[in-house]
Amino acid sequence: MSDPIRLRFAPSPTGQLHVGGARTALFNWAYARRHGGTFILRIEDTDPERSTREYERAILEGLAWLGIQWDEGPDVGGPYAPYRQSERIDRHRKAAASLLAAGHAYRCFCTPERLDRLREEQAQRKEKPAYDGLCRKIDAAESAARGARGEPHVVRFRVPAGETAFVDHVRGKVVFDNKEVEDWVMVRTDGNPTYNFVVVCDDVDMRVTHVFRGEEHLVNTPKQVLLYQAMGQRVPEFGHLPLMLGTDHKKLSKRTGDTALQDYREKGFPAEAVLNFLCLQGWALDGKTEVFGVEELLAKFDIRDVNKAGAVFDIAKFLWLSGEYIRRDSLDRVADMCAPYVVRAGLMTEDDLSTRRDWYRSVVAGEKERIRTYAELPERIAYLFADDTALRYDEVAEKNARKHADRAATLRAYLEWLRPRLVKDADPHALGEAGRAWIAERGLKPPQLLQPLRCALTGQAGGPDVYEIMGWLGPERSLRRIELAIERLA
RNA sequence: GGCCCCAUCGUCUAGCCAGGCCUAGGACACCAGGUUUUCAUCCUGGCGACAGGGGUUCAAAUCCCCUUGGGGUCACCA
Repeated sequence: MSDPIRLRFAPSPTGQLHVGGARTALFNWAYARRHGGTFILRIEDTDPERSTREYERAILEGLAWLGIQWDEGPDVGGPYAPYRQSERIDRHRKAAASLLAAGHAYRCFCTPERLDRLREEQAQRKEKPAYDGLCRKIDAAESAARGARGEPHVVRFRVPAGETAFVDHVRGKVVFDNKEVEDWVMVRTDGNPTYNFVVVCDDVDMRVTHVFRGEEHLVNTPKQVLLYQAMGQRVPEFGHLPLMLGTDHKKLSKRTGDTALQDYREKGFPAEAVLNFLCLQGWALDGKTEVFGVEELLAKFDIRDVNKAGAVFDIAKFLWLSGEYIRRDSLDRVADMCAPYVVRAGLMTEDDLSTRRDWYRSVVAGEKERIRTYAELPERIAYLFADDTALRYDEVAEKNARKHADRAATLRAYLEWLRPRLVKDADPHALGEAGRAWIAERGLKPPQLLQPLRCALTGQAGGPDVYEIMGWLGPERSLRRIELAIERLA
């Protein structure tokens, strides 16, 4: 009962790391850390057709990006290496042979054609499609002889009569009638073992004590429990995590949004925000605190507090949380994280970023509370880099400007006043003070100047302080944009 | 369809296991107001849920049953 606690995350490198998988990894890791256990990363690459090293690398990178560290894995090794299933095939073959010898498994010589026919008949009779156990009856000697002769066959697990029960830490006690579990294939015709078989072999060999995975695996569990029992091994503790759902309330799929962790990384969500949000899908720190980090998670996480019901992935809340992290983060960090997006958008080069570092920092400071992801910055500041003559006026911005009948006259008067005062490195604060006085002297309401002015300078309806914007643009371009606006808004 | 799982505001959830402290708390979204030159931030307020029906009990969101609804899964894929 006092075996050291060991958990694993076992992704299949057949695609990008799914956000649901990332959450599964996160909860496994958190439980291991919380309880002083070991967290293992194992790659389930038993499907050679679809598995690639590229995906494996992407998965490792994604987990590392989130801040999840594994104690044992394909890259770091460990006492139960190798950590790639394809490299453990000898061990799987041995386990299959001993199960066969012990009578817990049997060779099935049924052809695919017979199986297809069987399924068709069962479908017609509205029965559940399942293997009928024909080859169970073949006696051991004959089976061995036919096997030795090289007759094609699979190896099936001999499911005993009775029922299989296990305790699930999320759901409580779960019971399956063994009649519902068919004699499933352990080893394929080509000699390769199947998932349900290797997963148990490896979990046994790696001394895994807790298996937390997505709810879609719940129906596999009786097969696996039965296998543990046949192997004479201790059954681990299970916990089936609620599914992450799309807005259609079905298993999260590309149909209703991005499913890959990488998508969110590329979209400029801070890693800490992603981790935080993933925690919120099916778990809560205390029911009140929404924004929390890894330390709070590791201090409080318990599998028993995980929700049973599926969680609909709410991108609006995710964006809010992401913005929350950006607002709380330091200016330098946000500036650095946004930089690649600014470069990619063609706004600035790497060189620009270093030679005009102060200017760039100032611009980021102006937008920091408005962006929700790093990727949102370029579109917000693109006006600063636009050709003065080709500045696009946003519909709302132009409408706001045109609301004021005397807009052109006001801009013209302001322009004349501004011309001698807007010099290089003019202080935006002083300029703002003077601007307010100018507005007051003429008996104007602030928006009468500021809305046309903002439209002239940015073409946008909202944004940072206009005097600060003139500082970023510089005297020449600011004045030019106002001149152009006098014509365009006339 | 069989089997399995699930069910608190539109969404994420607290409360449920150890029934009374719940005229059900928080957050996102939405709406209204305040702050601001605008947008955003920030602040205040509003809207909004125990799926339905039976039990058990002095007392049920909390325990039991049924119904309904939703989901998962039924491969020589993982």
